[in-house]
Amino acid sequence: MPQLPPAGGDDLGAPDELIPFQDEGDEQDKGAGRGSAHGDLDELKSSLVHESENRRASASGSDSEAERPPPPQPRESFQKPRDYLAEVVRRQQDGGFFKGPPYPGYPFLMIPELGSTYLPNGALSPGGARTYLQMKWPLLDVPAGATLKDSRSPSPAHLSNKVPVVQHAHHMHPLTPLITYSSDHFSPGSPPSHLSPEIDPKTGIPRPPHPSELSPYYPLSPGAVGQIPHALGWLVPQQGQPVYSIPPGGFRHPYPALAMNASMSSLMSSRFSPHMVSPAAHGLHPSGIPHPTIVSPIVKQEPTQASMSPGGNSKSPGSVKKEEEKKPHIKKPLNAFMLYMKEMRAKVVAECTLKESAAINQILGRRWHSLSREEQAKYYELARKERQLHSQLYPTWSARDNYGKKKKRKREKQPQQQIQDTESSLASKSKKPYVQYLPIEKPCDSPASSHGSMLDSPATPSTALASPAAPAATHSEQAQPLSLTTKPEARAQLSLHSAAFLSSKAASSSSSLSSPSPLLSRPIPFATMTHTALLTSPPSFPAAIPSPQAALAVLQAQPLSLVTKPAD
DNA sequence: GTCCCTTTGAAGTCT
DNA sequence: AGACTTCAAAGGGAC
Repeated sequence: MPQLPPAGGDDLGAPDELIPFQDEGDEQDKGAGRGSAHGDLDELKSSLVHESENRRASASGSDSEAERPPPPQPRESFQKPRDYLAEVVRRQQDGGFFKGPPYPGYPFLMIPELGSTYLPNGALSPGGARTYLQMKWPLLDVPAGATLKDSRSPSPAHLSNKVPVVQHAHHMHPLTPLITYSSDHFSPGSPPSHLSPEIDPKTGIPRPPHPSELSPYYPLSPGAVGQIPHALGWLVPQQGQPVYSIPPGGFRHPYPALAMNASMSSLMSSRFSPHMVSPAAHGLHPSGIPHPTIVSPIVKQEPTQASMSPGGNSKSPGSVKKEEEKKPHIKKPLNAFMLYMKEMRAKVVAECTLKESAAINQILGRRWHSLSREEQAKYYELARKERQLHSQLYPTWSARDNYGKKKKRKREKQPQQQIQDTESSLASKSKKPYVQYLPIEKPCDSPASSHGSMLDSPATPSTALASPAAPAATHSEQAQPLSLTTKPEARAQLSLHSAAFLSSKAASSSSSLSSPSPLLSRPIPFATMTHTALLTSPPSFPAAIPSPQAALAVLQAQPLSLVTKPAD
């Protein structure tokens, strides 16, 4: 078991104690003695890899090894991202919906290999980007060149099914923001040697010279930015020189660092779409730096919300309203799952014929649960950094600011009443008949089994407390099966259930099981069954409904919930 | 044109 | 403190 950094009580809410990789930015933020986590990152990473492999090895000793698909290629198998890509191509040509290597869909994994594509200034050349495009990696549709000069080069994004990146105002990978400070954490490959002055003796992975990865990266303030070494200083030949050319007054060019390296794309993401960003100063951080989370106030807002400004000032309603209109809509930072979804959506869309997001999300949700802890931890870490970036960009922003700015969903009844009513009206109350988007035996739906990571996360109370993915794994076991087969009302209950379950930290979950609704108590036996059934289930939908008995249980509980969607 | 659906997680509000 | 709600992305579908 790796020695994870002591739980520092992340004020950002991330399950830090479960996240193997910490950055010094946290320590700076919290000022808490969290230990020099970063110094041991490589060791931690290595430990985690070994742990994961050990877990897989031990899991493979279970009764289902023969029926489980072969374990994914360890990342070490791909000495170079190119090899990995070749494998990707091969498997895609095979038509299989493979559970990729430890970091599937991580476009920035390519970056290290693109050493030759780096321009002298550390930027990526378009040539490397084309590699992405040919790979049809959803989020790699972004021509790296566009990130450099915002050249709007003909992006093949439009060639690929409305991939998130298509919407990037500047063709930025939505995760590239996080790539910068995460690349050494998660990259299975190696950054360009000429750009990486340090090489980790253990992993052989070149490491940035500056351990600090986050705080240097974020523009805390216009005046301070220039003093901060860039997180990707290792990408820049000259050390000690600020990566960003910060004008005395701070950033004025929206993307001052884009010409320096693609990593600066951290300031954009798909959320930073053209139509969302007003041409004026809206969307700009006080420092002048736009952030993906900033969108134009054009974003629908309920007028009545204007006077409910979180600030609670005492201005007249009119002025408040105007102020509110001027106020850019700063979106919430994406959580781990959202980041994962964003990254994997296009891939799923490409591999499946499904296009409905609801269906894709179901798949992604299951895939998410199928991820190993380390894989999930990666996204938790990304999300945490995203939040950190967000909080640094907008110190005064609160999620409350966006409350009510989106059309509220119907809340016809109090949850408790819903629970009581759900059973009787489950089939008829729903506006839209529940659609089971995941057809049984759908080839593109092989989340849990393809990787066997359900087995990787044995969701014991100890593990549930030990890793970021563990709660998810626990959640998965408890709620995932039903979450795929319930109507919205039931889902709400399940959320309730799972929330209670999670909040109880698995130890006291029994309390949450004593729900007044049979639906709420159902997950337990079902999950128990699933837990074992998964060991022998084929790599498709049966991961959720592992056996005829399980399917029957679901059907009995929700007779009309298994409405399969007509085939395309 | 707007909202729903669907997913998980974070963070808010409410009790 | 715990329960509950809202929002974040996405895009087809329903209205």
